[in-house]
Amino acid sequence: MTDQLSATDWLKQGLKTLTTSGFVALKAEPLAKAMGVSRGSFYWHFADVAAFHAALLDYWREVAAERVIAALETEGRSEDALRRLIRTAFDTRLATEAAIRGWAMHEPLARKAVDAIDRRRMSYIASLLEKSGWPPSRATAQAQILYWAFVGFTLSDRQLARKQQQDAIAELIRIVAPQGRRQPGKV
Amino acid sequence: MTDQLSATDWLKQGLKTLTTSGFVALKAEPLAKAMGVSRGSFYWHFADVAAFHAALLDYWREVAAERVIAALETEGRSEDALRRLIRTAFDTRLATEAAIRGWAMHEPLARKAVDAIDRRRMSYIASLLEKSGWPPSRATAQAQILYWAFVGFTLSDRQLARKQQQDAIAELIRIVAPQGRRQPGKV
DNA sequence: GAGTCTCCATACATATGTGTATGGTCTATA
DNA sequence: TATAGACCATACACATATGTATGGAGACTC
Repeated sequence: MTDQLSATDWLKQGLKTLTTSGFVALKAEPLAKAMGVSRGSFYWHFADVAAFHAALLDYWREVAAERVIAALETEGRSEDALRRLIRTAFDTRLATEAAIRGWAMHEPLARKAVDAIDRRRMSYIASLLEKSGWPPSRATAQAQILYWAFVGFTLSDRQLARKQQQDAIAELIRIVAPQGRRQPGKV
Repeated sequence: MTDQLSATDWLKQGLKTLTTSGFVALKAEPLAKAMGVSRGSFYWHFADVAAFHAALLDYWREVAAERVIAALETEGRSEDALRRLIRTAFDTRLATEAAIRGWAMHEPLARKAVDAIDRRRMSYIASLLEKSGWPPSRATAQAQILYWAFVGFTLSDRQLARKQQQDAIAELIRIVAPQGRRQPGKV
């Protein structure tokens, strides 16, 4: 029988619960109920709730956050990496990310994890922009705007009209990655 | 003696607590402790916690959310209203707004209030953009981008370098409200 | 096959929250 | 100045969470 639970099982359930019910549900008692076991299991795998939270944030960085950039860096031709990045980032809602950002407002540990991810992505976007011809100063500024917009998009789960949303993304691309220009900085 | 408390006093404390400690602290017991009274007062002014939450959201919409647009519409010349809007919106952190957005992830009532405000502001921004010469379709798209960026800015309380932030805002203005062009849409 | 180790259930003490019932203390007012 | 009403304290029953202590069921080892 493999009805034994591992720490990873708890973490998986943690991400699921976080995504659907938010960080307020990340407690031993409700989680155990969701897993169909008692809290005895929880407190065997984790010292306390704080330790579980820390482990969950590590787990998230590993399985969710790092993948996006990695996927983009390997596959496809690198010239339109920026355009592809925008399209994929603004494609789905990324509910888990949104939940973690809400969490980050209340728990310093989560705040720290989000900040780390943000820094990584920001500098990556800036490097893409520089590679496409923008001067460093404007590349940083545009990366900031892009990332702000991404965060705003992720957190406003308002069901926008499909077309309106597509238009906004197209406009975004037109701004930072116009086609047919090799050196967008040299206007 | 005016040490009697009114419902408004509780709401003021509610906004303060929300801003500093987040929506998780919006409970009768901690609030009463912060006010230096017992929960007896709370339950006299409000039927229950849910009623307090609803009242608080109404109060917020009244005192905080509606002011921004109103202030812009009255004072100043209307030509650079857009530029002024961007500068003021991206000036301070708007911690209360951020807290409410976090709240909106967990309570449908808060979600509803935020959505209403978002709609109002979005359409106002779009109208400003149209007035400055952008064609309607692109005005909507840019309004969306601007607002996404605003939300992202508000929620990432990361201490950005002052200059970097100014650069980003300048870039934002350059994108949607370039100087010396009367018809930015007609490129 | 006795012992050990892993994993979980159960029970307990404690903390913090809710909502209600009841009574007390001011203040205005007739 | 008696009285009604606004405002608050206190006490109770209840719910949900935490962490610990203890013990039990299975598998694995020697």
